[in-house]
Amino acid sequence: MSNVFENVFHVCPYAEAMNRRATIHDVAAAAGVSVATVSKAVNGRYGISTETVRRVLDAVQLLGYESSLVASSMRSRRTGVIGILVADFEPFSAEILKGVGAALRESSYDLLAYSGSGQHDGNGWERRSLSRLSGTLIDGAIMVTPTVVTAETEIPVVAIDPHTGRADLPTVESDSFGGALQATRYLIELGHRRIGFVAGRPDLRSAGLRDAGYRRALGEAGIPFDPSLVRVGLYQRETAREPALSLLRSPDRPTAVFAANDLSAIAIVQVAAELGLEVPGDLSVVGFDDIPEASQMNPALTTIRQPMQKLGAAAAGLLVALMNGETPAQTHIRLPTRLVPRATTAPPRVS
Amino acid sequence: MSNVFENVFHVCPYAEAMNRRATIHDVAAAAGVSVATVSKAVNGRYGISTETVRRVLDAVQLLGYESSLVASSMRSRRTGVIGILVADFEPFSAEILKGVGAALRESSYDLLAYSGSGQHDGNGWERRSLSRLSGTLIDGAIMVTPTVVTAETEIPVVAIDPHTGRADLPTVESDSFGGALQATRYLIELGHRRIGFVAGRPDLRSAGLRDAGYRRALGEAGIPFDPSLVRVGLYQRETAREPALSLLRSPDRPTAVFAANDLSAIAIVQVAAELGLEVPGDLSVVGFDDIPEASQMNPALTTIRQPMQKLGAAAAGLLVALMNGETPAQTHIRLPTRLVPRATTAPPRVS
DNA sequence: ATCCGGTGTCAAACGTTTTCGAAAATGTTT
DNA sequence: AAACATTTTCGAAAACGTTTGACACCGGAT
Repeated sequence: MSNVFENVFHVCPYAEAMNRRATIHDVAAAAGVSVATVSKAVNGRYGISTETVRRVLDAVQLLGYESSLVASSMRSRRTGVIGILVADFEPFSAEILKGVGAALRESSYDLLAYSGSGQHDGNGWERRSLSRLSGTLIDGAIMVTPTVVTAETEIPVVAIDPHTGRADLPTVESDSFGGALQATRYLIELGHRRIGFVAGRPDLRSAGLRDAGYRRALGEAGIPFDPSLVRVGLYQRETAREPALSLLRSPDRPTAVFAANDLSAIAIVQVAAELGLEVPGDLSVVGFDDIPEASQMNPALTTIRQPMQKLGAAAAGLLVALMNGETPAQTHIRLPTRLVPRATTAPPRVS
Repeated sequence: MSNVFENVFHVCPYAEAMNRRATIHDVAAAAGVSVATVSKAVNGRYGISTETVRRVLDAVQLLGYESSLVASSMRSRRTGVIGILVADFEPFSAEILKGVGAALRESSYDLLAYSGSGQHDGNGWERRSLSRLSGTLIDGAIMVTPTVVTAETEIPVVAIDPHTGRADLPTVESDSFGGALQATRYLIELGHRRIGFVAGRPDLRSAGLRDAGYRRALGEAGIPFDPSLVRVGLYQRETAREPALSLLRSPDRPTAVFAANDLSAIAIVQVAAELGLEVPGDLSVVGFDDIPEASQMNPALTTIRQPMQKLGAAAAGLLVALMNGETPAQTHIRLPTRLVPRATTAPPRVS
């Protein structure tokens, strides 16, 4: 009895005085009940009288109490937070983030994006991070890491555009094959016949698909595949320079080049300029990805746009379905790409 | 003795068989030591023989153990993670994220972006989120929420471009006054004399500063301030339409308009088109922010660019300094803006 | 007397880290 | 060689803040 009042008038102001976050114990003391009761009152569990609930909620209000996400996550394995693991906050992941965020806007899930501090020490940080967050803290994960390694977690995981890794993981990706097809067809429609290709990293799945799309388009048009028009650019701007140079200096150089990604395409445009070739007059270039730089550069790059926000939204939808225990018919979603014609493409110069 | 081997060969495969995350207890059992020893070995604490460390690390490797971020954060109040709270993953925050991420790349901090699921129920979700994460889980926070409310947390917090709220919080913002000055000066240099202004939300600090910048530029040029050229657009595209209409229909309409943000500017350009006015021929327009849409629209919008990535980087730097216990000389950082001339501005038509 | 909803408390988790002390190993002095 | 001091190595147990199932209490109805 006297204990209760002692708590109300004594302990509570004391706890408030010290600028420590109010814990559930402070609230309990202030309301003159046990911590268990506070927990139940706050979470609306059954078995607490409305009168007590009111007292507890008053104390919560007074002390500005918020349950610690960490502590509660620790005990009850549910947090209502879905995590998205990104290698880096570069443009690509930022776009996906927007898509995921928009898709989750209406849901009751909070979104937490996690990015390791850049120490991409070989492999495994994605596994490490996922492991450290899963089981606690997040109820589901979206991985935007190029290489999705094995992940024996108990939470649902969906991968976005994984370049390599577990094929059995639910996945959302853009249609690399179709995009390459579009790009190459477009060049053919413009009238090009000698079309070069700067390939990506051969170990990544997307690279193979883009290669295949390129060949398919040639086949459709009855243009024989000529290995001398293909170079490996490895997806990086620097690594693509040398192959681009070699390609454009070759005796019978192509009138157009399809690059497996925008970075390679940019390298080509630069190399062309250095060689005194005019783009698109002497050489047409098509990229893949539509990174922001593509539309900013001069001339603006014709490219294949990946629907990154839609990728994010689709992944979010898929993940939420999985988290609700549903088993979606489609666990591998492929989204169509779109050709964005800009200023680096034109019909070949009549010769 | 036999106990050790029993553990190694017995307990460990068992723990591995069940697809539960390996806990520190599993590792302890597998290595035949106590959990305390495992913790110390993993964290490189002093007082464990190298031989034991090796045994523990082997077990860790074998079981694929990763300490739970949540659990460790629970006990030792340090996590090595800094949190950035965003209202939404829209373009603005995404840019800032990139800046913060890049700045933190080299540091040892991991980055965690948290976004409540869109229930911006009046006020307070930023306080709630911050409170739920702080003290546990994150060691420092960057807030990208427009309204930064009081935050009695024990972790360092810095705000980015807060439109309103605590002035004593360490803050990084772009130079609204200077930007408005640049914009208006530019119009004056082009030869405009009747320059309209579509103001922002009067309750936000940035709006007041942009207004002040506009007036200062006029004053410098000896152009009298004319209240009939000012409308309040409230920063939103929809809310700016009506004021824009009223401004452009006024008897002696301005030859140029400076809008307090890009959304307002876009509204003006649209309204002008509807009224049959040619931009920039009949009307020059300058915006503020340089949102992505600004460069994509036709005609591309002349605007004041906020260095959003730099804002993020500066905030990260400031926060890290605070977290290291330093007391930086500058806790209020203002970054310069830059005029980006594009296609919506031209000298006034000679009349 | 027993049973019974309706309320509230106890205490055990959750997976770590850390303090403290015990035990063992080593060194030092008679 | 015994006794003692010192260091090294390790484990027991108490936190951290919350949730939850089992249980105790109590007034009233059987």
